Amino acid sequence: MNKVYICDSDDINLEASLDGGQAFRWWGDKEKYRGVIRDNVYIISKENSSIYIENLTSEINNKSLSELKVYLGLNFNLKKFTNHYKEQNYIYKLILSNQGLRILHQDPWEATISFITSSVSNVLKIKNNINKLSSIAGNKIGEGMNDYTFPTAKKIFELGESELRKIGFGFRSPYIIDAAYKNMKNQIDFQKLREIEYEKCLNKLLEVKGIGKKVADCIMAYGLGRRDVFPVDRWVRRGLVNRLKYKNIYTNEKLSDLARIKFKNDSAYIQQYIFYGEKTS
DNA sequence: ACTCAGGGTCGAC
DNA sequence: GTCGACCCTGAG
Repeated sequence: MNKVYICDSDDINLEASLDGGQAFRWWGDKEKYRGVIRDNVYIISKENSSIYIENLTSEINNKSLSELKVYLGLNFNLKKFTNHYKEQNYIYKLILSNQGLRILHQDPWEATISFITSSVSNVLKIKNNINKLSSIAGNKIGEGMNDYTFPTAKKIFELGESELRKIGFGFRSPYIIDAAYKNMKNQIDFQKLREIEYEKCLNKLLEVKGIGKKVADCIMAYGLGRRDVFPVDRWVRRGLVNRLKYKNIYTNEKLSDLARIKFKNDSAYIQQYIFYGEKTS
């Protein structure tokens, strides 16, 4: 429908932010992506030196534009962040060479299922799983093959483990059912999880089968908007050990705790730049 | 055709 | 704390 200017092209790197392993519903190629945020289909594109966003399902107004900026993480002061690390060679180079990489603020429920799905998988497979699930159990909201809302917990629960296995979730299927059951029974209050201290939030998420510390950290970073978390996977581990000289004997959980204490509220962003940098180099 | 590895977690010892 | 098992699929 209407297409509006949202920011300068220097403000956000679309490929790194939308299709770099934190969100799994954007399809496109470097300068143009189509995807779903909650119940709207969007096209986000770079044209000349501007970023535009088009809503294919309803009109964009001031309120929804403001929400889109929140989703894209545009409220985070990237310039200040960048400047703060200018003395730290490895991190500063990562920030400069991936300029505009931002952490998205996704729907926490979708992030929960996405990162349970991410275990020993890869970005393409996660995307295929999540989008197929949406096309089977979500609501159709557009003409594109991936224009579906992300399914509710109830819909996923009703689908059942065997159907999830047919979609290709494999051994993660019972985990997803457990998450769906707990969410359906209102055992997970995402709004409350945004505000409580890290350890309590972590322990609550760990109650769900298939959520360990790494997945919980991702849910907190990408779904709950928490920046005081440092997810450590095999890629981030490489950066921490090989470049920042953390000890190789430490487990990923230990590395996460150490980095979290060091980087405090910059943790999620530092982690994101290390992850993306290590994965694409 | 065949092997490898990908944003880990679980349960048993 | 350590270790094998766990599903699937694109890439080489």
